[in-house]
Amino acid sequence: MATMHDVANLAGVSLSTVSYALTGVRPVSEKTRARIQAAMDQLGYQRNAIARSLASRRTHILAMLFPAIERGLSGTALEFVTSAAETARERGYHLVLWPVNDQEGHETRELLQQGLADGALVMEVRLDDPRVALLHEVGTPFTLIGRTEDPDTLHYADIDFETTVRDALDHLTALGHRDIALLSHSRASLDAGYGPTVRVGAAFERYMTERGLSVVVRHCDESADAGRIATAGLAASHPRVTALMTMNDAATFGAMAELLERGKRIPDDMSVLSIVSSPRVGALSHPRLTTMSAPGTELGRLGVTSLIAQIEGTGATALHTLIPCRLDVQSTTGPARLPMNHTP
Amino acid sequence: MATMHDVANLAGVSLSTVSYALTGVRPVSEKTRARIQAAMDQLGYQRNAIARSLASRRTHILAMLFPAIERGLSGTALEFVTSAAETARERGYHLVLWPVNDQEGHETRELLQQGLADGALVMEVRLDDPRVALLHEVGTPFTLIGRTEDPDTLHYADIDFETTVRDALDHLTALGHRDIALLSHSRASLDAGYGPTVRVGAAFERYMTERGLSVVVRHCDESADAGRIATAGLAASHPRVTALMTMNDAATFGAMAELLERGKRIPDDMSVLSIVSSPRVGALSHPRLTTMSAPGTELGRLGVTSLIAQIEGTGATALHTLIPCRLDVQSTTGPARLPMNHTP
DNA sequence: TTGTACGCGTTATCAA
DNA sequence: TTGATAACGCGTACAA
Repeated sequence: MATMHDVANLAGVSLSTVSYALTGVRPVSEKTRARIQAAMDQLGYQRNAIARSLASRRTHILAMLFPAIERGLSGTALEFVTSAAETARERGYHLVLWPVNDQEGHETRELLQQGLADGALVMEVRLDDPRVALLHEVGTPFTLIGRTEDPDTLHYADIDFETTVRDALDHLTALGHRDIALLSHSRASLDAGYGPTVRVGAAFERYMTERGLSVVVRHCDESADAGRIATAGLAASHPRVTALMTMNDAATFGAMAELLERGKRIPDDMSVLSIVSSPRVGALSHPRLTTMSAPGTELGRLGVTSLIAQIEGTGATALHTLIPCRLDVQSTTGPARLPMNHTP
Repeated sequence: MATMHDVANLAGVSLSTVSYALTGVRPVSEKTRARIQAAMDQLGYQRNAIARSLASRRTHILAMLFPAIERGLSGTALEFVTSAAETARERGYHLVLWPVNDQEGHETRELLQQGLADGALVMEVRLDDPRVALLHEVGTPFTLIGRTEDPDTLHYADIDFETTVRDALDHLTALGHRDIALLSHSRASLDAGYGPTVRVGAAFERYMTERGLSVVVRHCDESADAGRIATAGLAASHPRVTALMTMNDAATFGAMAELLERGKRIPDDMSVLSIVSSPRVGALSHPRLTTMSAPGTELGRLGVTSLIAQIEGTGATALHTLIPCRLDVQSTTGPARLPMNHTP
């Protein structure tokens, strides 16, 4: 590949003039600029990204920290990654994937300290996420996709779980449901302080309690079988439940299968509302699932934009954005009828 | 951050000795090595990735080229990306996402010529993919995930569609099916020479013809609605069909919904076999879908491994690997019964 | 076994 | 408006 040196020679100017013509940091006369441009075209010149990074101390690389394996990245995560990568591209940045899962953060710290990335996008955030302290210590700008327990001093974009749960339950109660159960993520994720599990659980409890309704929660793993088992247990212990709020696609489908096999009609005997999901997933079920769709694309775009703003020192205001899931009413929610297990 | 210079000073040795201690390219006495190690520990030293790249002319960055938007990356793609990123990490490489979709390849070429990536992983490969020529021209090592029409001189890992289709149809014919229809990707993807669409179509036609069975193919977009419409059309035009081979998750679920609404029982009236899918997706349906799962994880691992081998000049043999999808028999395939629309 | 010095391709400072 | 030239931090011939 041609270097700036080659361009300078061919154009008959100094190396620094070529650089300035490119960066625009200092004025260059129209004539020499034209000569330089001609030389660059002739040589098919492209600036070397690595050399630029070394000299400018800015790599234009953003790292995405995602502890992948845990629950097997969901479809929403894919939307998010795609959106983040595209936004980065548009702004002249690159997104690298760091599927690191170290508890002590040794590997993460090493990666950060290599200086490859200008900033980090932190995924799968827990309430007491140790990566926050790590990133502060290393001095890497970062934006959380999710948030810790007390994130006021941090930059974050997250799902507004409180509003999402309220909207979900408003939808169900407006249909007359009063016995509503939450089918949540695994208990392990709750114990780990995984944001969505904790916040949805808390919001659910608050909402139901405020209205004098009983709080029924079942935790289950990300699998159809786990969903079936949890639903079977629910049918036994809480036969009056008429609506299920779920937040776990695989389990949701398992739950519906179990209901159907028990002769329950959806939504006549049981309404099912899947939050933190997507219409695309909802369209897979029959009858079509009423969902509340996670704003993956928006979060990706916002997170990257905020991170770049931090890195470049522009956009002074911190990112503190919460976006609720959007309700897409389809065919699995309907008026409350008879309680579960009730046979007239 | 501390530099090698700092380490050398603290350890009382020359800069190059530190470098050699780190790379191991030339022997360093045990004593000095220990002093250097102590200095590094004390300073929390990490080598600067960018400076290393500039000096060694190797970035340890792999670029993943994915024209994302087209059909909206599938669940399999996510598996693939995760696996590729993890494999790269294990080998000390980084995976950057380049969601570039330019027909003329201008942006792709510019990116490549910046010298950021040591090599490229090419996704969504078409039979006459122009990126192959581009990559050759630029001189960037690459591995295809997929393959062109005549890929013998290239490195690739792809799904073995021929075997997959044969296994799928063997499964169906063994159950007695003779009237089998293929529900494929969109016609646009076929016209664009998208590998999976073309190869599955060709294999299907060959297999069926060889056995004297009629070839029925329907193309439809990646949506449940498209699947329903295609299935409705099929019911009208080919009522004798008793088995559906699909390769498009959303459409598959749409097709099943349409069948159920028409009062068809699955698999009693119609078997459904979804190829290039996954058991995870299959578990979402009720009854559970018989699938043939795409080897996303394996392809990701193989692709990255091959690419690194090319870059590092090791592993002389070219990667020419085809992996068939694995059959997971569940509840949507069963013995052939009466033809569709037949009412005794 | 160790040290010196040059090169990697830019950016940015200092002069002119 | 332009030109030298010193960083940037490390890898590696060449010398000792």
